[in-house]
Order: sequence, then structure tokens, then C-alpha cells
Amino acid sequence: VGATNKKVRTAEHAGGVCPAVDEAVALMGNRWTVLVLGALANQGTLRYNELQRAVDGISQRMLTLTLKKLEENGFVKRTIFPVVPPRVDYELTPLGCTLVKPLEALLDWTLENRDTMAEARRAYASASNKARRPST
Amino acid sequence: VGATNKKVRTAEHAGGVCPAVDEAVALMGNRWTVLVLGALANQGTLRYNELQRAVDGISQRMLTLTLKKLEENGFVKRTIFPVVPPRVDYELTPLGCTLVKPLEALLDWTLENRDTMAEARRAYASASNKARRPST
DNA sequence: CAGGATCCGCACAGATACTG
DNA sequence: CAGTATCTGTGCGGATCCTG
Repeated sequence: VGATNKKVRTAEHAGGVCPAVDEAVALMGNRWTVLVLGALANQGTLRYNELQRAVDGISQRMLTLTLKKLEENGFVKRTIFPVVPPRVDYELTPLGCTLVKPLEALLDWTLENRDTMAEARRAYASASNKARRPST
Repeated sequence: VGATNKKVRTAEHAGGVCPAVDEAVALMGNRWTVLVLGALANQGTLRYNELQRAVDGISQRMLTLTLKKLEENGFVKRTIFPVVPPRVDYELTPLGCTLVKPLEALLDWTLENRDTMAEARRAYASASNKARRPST
């Protein structure tokens, strides 16, 4: 996932929508990206520490990197207040807001199909168990 | 991304939809997963080697692992023909088909907003350049 | 308070070789 | 043809220390 936008010798394919797929995956194929986006979508404008608490498992490093990437791509706006102690606010841009919709669609899908997937996993597990122990 | 479903000491959060988010990301946060899914969605039933050619950059290892994961979660059906030489067909299950829709939504979003993102990146780049060179 | 810099482990991804 | 087994590198992600 990581080297997606660097080496990618897959680049030889005919060209078309595929690069976009790569972009999309490179962007959202990140646990923290989605979670940070979600926090901002739900709670609106948040400060650095509020975000860290909202996402909860995230480290400073990952929060900073994720925010930087999101800002760079125009998903979040960063506002610095020249006060002491420092204060920095993060909020979704219009672009970021539009991204939330398809993301929620994916989340909804997951929510609706969790048990179907769980069942599939159980079926798969028992199947491979049988295959492994034909008769004992 | 990878260890998402193993250790995850984030597990302490209150609980709710968050685990589902993790599941979704763990599943789709994978370059190959999306590409394999796409290939099957576009071309229908495919054999192992056909898939490898369709996805094109994928290694045997990754193809096998991806397919196994997809099968385990009930997204693809695997059919083995007891012939020689061996033949194995892969196709989307109904569940897999429903997943394609939200995925396409995300792809569409990416397609529509690529240039907006590109522009944002340029703006961000020039902004950080100015910050670095106040006057030269 | 917000974040930069650094060290390190570990899981994932790739390439290669082998098998039924 | 359709995989499995194994080795190795890389870069992500966490923890920690430090600064404005």
C-alpha cells in the first residue's frame, strides 16, 4: 500500500482509470486517514489534541502525517492562531465534505454485511477444517 | 494497515461503528484487493492465470493471498475442476457484486475530483515554497 | 499546546524455486 | 496450470525525546 505512489512498475498497463484506482487506494488505504476524516465529519472543527483524543489510538506522528497529507490534497483546512499557547484548528474543506459521502456508503455497506461476511468466514473455516481432517 | 485485525491496541475505544470502519479499511485498504475485485467485476469469471494477467503487476503470492482473503470473506467463489491440467475459476458472489457499487462510487468520486486534488497539491507546494523562501 | 526529529520493530510485499 | 514454501528488503507505524 505504501509504495503505491512511488515505484509502481504496474504503470505499464494501457492507462485509463487504473491510475485513479491507485490514487484512491493510496489515499484511503489508510486506517488513520479514514478515522481522522470521520472525526472531522462528525465533530466539525477540531484542534490537534482534540483530534488525537477523538481518534484515540493514533500517535502524534501518524496524526501529524495524516493531517499533512489531508491538507496537501485539499481535504482539510488548517488554521493557525498566533496566540500563546498555540492553537491550530482543523476542519473539512468542501472537497473533504463531498468525500465523506462515498466513504459513508462504504461504511454502510460494511455495517449491513458484517454478519454475512462473518458467516462466510465460519463456513470457510469449517470447510478447511474438514479438508484437513478427512477422517480421524 | 496490515496488522489491523491482529493486535490493534486501539481496541479500547468505546465500541460502536469503529470496529466496522477498521474491518472495511482492513479489507479494502489493499491495492490488490480492489484491483482483483475490479477485474472480476469487469470480466466476469476468470481463471488464476487470467487474473494474473488482468491485474498485471501482481505477484503469484499476492494473487493467491488476495484471492484467499476474498474467498474467506465470501466475496468470490472458487471452483475447482478436477481435470488435467488443473483449472480453477474465480467469480464474484452476490455479496461481492453488491460491494462493487460503493467501490465504484469511490472511484467515480476520485475520477471527478482528481484535478481539484492536483490543484490543491500545487497550491500546497507553492505555499510551502514561499514559506521557505520569504524573499530571494 | 502543536509538532519536528529520531530510533526501531515488524508485518507486508516482491522475487525465486519447487510441486501435484 | 495453479498454487506452496522460503528468503529478504522496505517502509509503515509506534514510542520517545525535544522545541517554539
